[in-house]
Amino acid sequence: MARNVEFDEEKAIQKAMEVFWKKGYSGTSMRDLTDAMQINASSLYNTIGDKHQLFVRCITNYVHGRIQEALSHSSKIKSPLKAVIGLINDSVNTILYSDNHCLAIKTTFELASTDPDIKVLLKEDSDFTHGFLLKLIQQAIEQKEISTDTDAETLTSFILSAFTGWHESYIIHHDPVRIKKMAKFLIAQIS
Amino acid sequence: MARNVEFDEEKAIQKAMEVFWKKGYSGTSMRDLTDAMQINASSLYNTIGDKHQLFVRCITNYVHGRIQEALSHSSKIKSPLKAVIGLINDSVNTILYSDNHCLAIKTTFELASTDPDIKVLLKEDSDFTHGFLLKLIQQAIEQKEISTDTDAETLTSFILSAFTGWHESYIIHHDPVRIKKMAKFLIAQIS
DNA sequence: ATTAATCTGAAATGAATGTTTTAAAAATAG
DNA sequence: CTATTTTTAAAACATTCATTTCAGATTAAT
Repeated sequence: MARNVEFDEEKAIQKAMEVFWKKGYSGTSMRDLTDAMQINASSLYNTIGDKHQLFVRCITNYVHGRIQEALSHSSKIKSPLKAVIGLINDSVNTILYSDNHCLAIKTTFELASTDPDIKVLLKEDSDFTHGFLLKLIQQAIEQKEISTDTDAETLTSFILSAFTGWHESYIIHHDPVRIKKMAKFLIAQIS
Repeated sequence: MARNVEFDEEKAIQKAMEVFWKKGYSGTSMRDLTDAMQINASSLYNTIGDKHQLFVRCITNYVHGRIQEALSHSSKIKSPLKAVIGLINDSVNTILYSDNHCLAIKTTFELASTDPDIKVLLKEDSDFTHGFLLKLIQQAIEQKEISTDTDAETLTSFILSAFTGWHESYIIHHDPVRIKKMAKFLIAQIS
């Protein structure tokens, strides 16, 4: 009966995500967003909702994107240990060569303690990644590529939380060698 | 010639720090600050300066406080390895039992990439802690309490960056056991 | 082509933002 | 006490904030 939405919602969300990524949630204004998304405020409020709803959409997109990416990688796995090492190296590359640092981590420290909606999404992301890596490690242990006194769960948590620390380190020190050495050490620990 | 400042500047900075700690830099308004500090905006601007200058003062206080605390702990060191383990356990306790999560980490992810002044302070903090732990680890290696193929520098960076990851993990999962297991694993790696 | 729906753009909204001005209060030095 | 200087509190400041309103443009169905 009436006209359709003019703008591409997914593209607009993507643009909004980039802004939030750079400036954080509180640091981003609605003008920043509408400028980047190239839509009017009224259109934004009519379709997506307010600032918080938009942010939820952005984080949801981000999380789902990461899950998709992980699953697509997982098809070409030969050795579980190699897959784990590949995952560690991927993390190093992301830290060293991508423009902005992991949105999930950034958002965890900005909002997860005070924003329940966001926390649920971030936990979802964390749980998925955890489960994904856990399977690989369990397989690696079964195939005796990894020999450890420690349970697979703890090893998984340990590896994933190391990534976060590397992010912080690189933000402060900009020292690629430091990150690479830590990765090498971590890989040596589990191999 | 004239009257003196009425309020206790150090106490006011402390109060401001608590607010920034809870709400982040962008999430904190000047009214939040003057309310907590119990001083008028004009007094604040006359003595300390604007919001950013106040934040710099808060972070400076925080960093210096941590340095003082570390130095005071260091007097009662018997075995270097035990000191390292003590430091790891201290970090676990901070994560599990303190109200808000490390201000330095929070601020790193919010501002360090875009705010040069803050970055300098956070690097100062990071470098000090790094140097402090490094000495202990070097001593532990000399005294053959730690045997490792890895250089002391990398081991130091690795331990410190693990702490950051544990913070994130606890914010998302609230699982003390998980943190304790990771700490146990880390200690086992170096002992 | 007409109707009805809804999207769009621009302007308006009021509240909140960081900061400054004002005038009065207070305290020190002479 | 008086003069001088600084602090203070309250109000005012312009700007920006997130959000809403409204009229007109646009489109789909009848």
